[in-house]
Amino acid sequence: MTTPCHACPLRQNPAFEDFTPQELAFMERFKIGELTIEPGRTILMQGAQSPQFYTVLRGQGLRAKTLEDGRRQVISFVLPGDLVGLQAMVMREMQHSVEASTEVTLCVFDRAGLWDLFSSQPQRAYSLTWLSAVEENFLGETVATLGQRDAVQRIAWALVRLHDRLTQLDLSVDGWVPMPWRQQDLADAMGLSLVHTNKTLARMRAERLAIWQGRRLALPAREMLAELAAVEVEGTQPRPLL
Amino acid sequence: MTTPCHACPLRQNPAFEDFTPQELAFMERFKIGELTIEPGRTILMQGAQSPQFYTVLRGQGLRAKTLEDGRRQVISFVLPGDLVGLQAMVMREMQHSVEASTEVTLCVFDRAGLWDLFSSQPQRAYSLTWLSAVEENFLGETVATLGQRDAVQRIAWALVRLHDRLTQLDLSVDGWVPMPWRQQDLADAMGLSLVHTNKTLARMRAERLAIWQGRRLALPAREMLAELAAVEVEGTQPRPLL
DNA sequence: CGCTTCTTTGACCCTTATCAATGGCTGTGG
DNA sequence: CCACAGCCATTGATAAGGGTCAAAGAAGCG
Repeated sequence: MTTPCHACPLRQNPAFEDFTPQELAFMERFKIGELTIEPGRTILMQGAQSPQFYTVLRGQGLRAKTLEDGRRQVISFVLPGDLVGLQAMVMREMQHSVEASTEVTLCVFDRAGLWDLFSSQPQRAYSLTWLSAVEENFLGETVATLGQRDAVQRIAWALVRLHDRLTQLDLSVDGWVPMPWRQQDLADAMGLSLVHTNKTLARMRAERLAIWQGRRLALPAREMLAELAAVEVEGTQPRPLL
Repeated sequence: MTTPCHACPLRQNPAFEDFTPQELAFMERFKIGELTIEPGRTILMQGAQSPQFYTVLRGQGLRAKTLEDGRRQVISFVLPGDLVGLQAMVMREMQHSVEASTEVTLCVFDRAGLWDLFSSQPQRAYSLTWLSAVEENFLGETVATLGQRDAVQRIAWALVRLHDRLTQLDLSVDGWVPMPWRQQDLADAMGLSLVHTNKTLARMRAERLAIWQGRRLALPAREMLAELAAVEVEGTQPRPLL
């Protein structure tokens, strides 16, 4: 039993732009189904082609690239509202994998419908480009983090970013946000070894800057952490959905 | 005296998709002028808003982010055909600067025309999204490089990528491609110190893997370098323009 | 309850950063 | 035409941040 777009829990969130009734009607037609993936499973495999693309309705995951020699780089963490698989639409195939870290529910759209979207729904097409640009911008920040910041700053940056986004998504409960990833994932995202990541987290925990345990995260001193990592303040304008 | 789109030197290049006559006509109207920037000057400043955006017609530059404490991260190198300033369109403002490394000529487009593009030229809008996705993909690869590869591999990766793109753009002369950047730029791009970058380049030069001098670059052993860096083979499908 | 997966901790070492000069090229002005 | 300034490339010496190895706890799960 799928969630109809008019009842989409994401659209209720002020962090996302609202739809006009026409857009809503279009999306209801455009969405061809829902897909649920178990935690730990792969949503899209690096190198795969896909006749569909997705939007995350519920759950969390990550994008990762595997290099030839087996090393893994986590490109970004995937949260509700994120687009998944646009890559496979315009490039021949996915250049990275997407994995589910919790159970993930995806809205499914057909590749064939994309042309329809561009020709009949310019506003939706613009939103798509917007989302792509937002992601590009975020990756730019990631590049800056990996290139310029040391281990403490990298981890602080990642935690603040995740914490902020999860909070915006209303996933915060009593100051705790869900943190379903493994330390290895964070290490792979920040280009650090697991060991060093663990030791750095331990230090931050001792200083009561970030407490991550039991798959949840709390930042008792979010501001201090943000300053430590020199996280850029982010405009809180609503981002488009799909 | 500006270059009319029908005589655009980039479109002649098979690396780029061709236009239909209608698209061509639209672009001629959409392009409101040309802008030439001297080497060393800033095209767009981090934090700036811009009523226009650009496409690079000639010349080379770079995108860079400056952190609060003055450290600089080069996000990517900018070559002909690249889009510049889309960021400022959809986000409030530029999150990075764009600098000219040589004299750069830009095609200028008006922000106001963008809506027109989306509503009347779905194919162009799709191309815009495509370009954005290509850039996103490239940044993903950059993240993987900074996160997982050591100094030699990073530099090899960057040189191969630049060499390949410049060659595709027909900028190669006798195996030499233009390399107008400073070692400091490459160091800032790869998250390495200038000193270490220099020493690594010296070693590669000694091994006749990469010869970079006098603002040009030759890769006598491109394949060996590519293997060294584990550069992914890239589909050579034409990319869209604008 | 035993197995597997993930986290934690200690010891050691290597890659890369930092510091400090020198050398080279280019343009400008006396 | 030479001297000087400025920018960039080059090189050597030293130090540190983070990687690697190894092994022991915790914690989830069938």
